[in-house]
Amino acid sequence: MSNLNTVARLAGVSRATAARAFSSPEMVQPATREKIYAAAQQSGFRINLVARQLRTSTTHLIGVMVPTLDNPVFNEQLSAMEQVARQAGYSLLVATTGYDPKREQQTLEQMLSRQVDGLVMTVASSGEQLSESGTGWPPLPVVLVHNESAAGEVVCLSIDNCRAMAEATRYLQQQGHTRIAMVAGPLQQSDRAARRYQGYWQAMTEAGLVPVPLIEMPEHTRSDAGYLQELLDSPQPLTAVLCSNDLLAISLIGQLQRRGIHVPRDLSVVGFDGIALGQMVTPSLCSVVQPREALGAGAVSTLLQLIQGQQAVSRQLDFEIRQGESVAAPRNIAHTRGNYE
Amino acid sequence: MSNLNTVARLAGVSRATAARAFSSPEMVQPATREKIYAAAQQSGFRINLVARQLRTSTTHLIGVMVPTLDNPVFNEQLSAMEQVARQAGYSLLVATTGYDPKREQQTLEQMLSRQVDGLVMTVASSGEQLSESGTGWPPLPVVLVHNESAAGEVVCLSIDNCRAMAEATRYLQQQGHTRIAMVAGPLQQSDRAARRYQGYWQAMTEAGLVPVPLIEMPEHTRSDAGYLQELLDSPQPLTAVLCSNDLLAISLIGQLQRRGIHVPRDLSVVGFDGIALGQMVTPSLCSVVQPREALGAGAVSTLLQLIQGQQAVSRQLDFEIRQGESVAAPRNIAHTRGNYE
DNA sequence: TTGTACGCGTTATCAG
DNA sequence: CTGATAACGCGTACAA
Repeated sequence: MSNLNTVARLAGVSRATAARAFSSPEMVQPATREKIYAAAQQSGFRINLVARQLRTSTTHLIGVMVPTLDNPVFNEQLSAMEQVARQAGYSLLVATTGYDPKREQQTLEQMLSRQVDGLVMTVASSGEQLSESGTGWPPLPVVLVHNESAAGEVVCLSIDNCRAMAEATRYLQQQGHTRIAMVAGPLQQSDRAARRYQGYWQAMTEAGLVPVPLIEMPEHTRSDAGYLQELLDSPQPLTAVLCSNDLLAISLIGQLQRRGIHVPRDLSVVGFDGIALGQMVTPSLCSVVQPREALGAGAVSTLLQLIQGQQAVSRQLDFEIRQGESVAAPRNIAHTRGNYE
Repeated sequence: MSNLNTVARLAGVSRATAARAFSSPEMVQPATREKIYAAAQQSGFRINLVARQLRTSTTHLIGVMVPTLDNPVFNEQLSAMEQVARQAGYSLLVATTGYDPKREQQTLEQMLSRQVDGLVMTVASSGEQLSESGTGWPPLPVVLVHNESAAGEVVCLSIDNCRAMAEATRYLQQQGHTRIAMVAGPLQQSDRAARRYQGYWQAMTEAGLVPVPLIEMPEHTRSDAGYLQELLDSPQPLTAVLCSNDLLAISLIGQLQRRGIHVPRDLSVVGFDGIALGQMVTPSLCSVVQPREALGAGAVSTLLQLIQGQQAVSRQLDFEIRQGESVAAPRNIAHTRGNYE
């Protein structure tokens, strides 16, 4: 492999000069600089960033930790992060943790060993103490996305999940719904889902309605309408369902339709996240839209600020209830039930 | 920062012994080893992989280059790659290129500078010569995914796009369709779309039918039904459309439904890729299913083989036509048109 | 089994 | 503006 030594010899200069031609081109005379570039080209030289990293103790590497890549919400976020990072000259080291705290810890360890300049992560529960013990001083810049509160002084970027779901619940109430349930993936795995349930619970209670216990699906990305059947068959059937993410909502709608339960006529469905696909499907998905790009882009910009030694504080971004064809006013149950009997 | 020196001093051994305790634990006595680990823990030591990389000239880093992260097909593939890589002790460096050859070249350059151990990439057109000039010997292991042929001896992993689309076309023909069109994103950007059109063209011609010129959408991930209107309004309207990816298909279906064109009654739609969401939506998407996980996982395993110095050859994986509710037999046009007039 | 000494390729410092 | 030289932190012959 051709290195600076080779290039220097070939160009008839010292290693130091050759090095400068690449790291600080303005510090070397145009003439010699060109000679060096020519020598580099000829010998197929390419600067070795690993060596530079060792010397400068900076990698221009950002570690990204997400629970999964199977949910578009993380992909859309990742996509935004990659763009901002790339434009700032940083690369992304991407790892998934499967909502598993053990893997989160291992991945963290690994990325620290790789000397990343900063870390953007979404953890299952921000409660758990991710020990970055031995990170020295200053502490490694970290930004949590989606997680609302962190143990220490970690910067968080998220929406107010509790308020968001409460607002979605009230939206359904305004449409006339009173028997509303909420479904989620495995609950203990994601503190977001827990907060969203809390919001649902509050909005129901405050409206004098009865909150239903959370319906927990075995998977995060695909729902099983069977878990709902009982509540739909009851004499006072559900008229609306809130889902803790759009994938659950979309798959739920599909299954319901195939069971002969029409959305939104028989049941209104609301999603959460606002993934792009939600607007393409029919019925279009009513959803609590998170600013996914802003979350991703903002996380990286904030991290870059921290890396540059500036201060940064946790922020809550705005969400929006996006209306969609998956929600309608409830039918007069007494009347319509007659059709079935 | 605590380094091996610190640890060695704290444990009362030489730097070399401390180093061995981490890189080759079996070469150091259990007793001293434990002393070293204790000292490491106490001083918050964490091995510096950058230094190790410089020394061993191996990074355990795999560079991943995809056109975009906005299409689930690449995400599903990435997800599979990440799992295999992680289990083999490798990390993923992820970058998008936006179907832009310039960015592809830059990204390649960058990853080579970062000394990745191998590269998995999907390029816009495998025709273009990605010059990894100066890569030395042995050449850096590279696996192309989705691209079917490579300029040199590069290993490719893909399906037979031409045959796949031909088969999808014949499937529609078997359902009784004769007026079939194909839509795609910006064509010159993706050699896959071109091959798929070729397959469509062949299948139409061989069946004695008239292939329609490709309908090119301005975006890869969202279609505009307006481009189809003319063909739908003609006296001999289309009865079926093939899309070069599932996102185009799903968004097309949504737009058509909202224009009062029912899928599949008025128009059958077929997608390509077989993304997970296709089965969730209604109508469920009939699609040419690529083995996305197998492509991703296979690409990384193959790359790992190459990294270990073994041989590997290009492979074509099997695809499958997945039936779905988005396809039905065409109506008797003469009869139904009366309804509109 | 443990210690000594050198090199990986680059950048920073300090003279000239 | 350029050259010589010392780090950066770790792995690994080689010798003890």
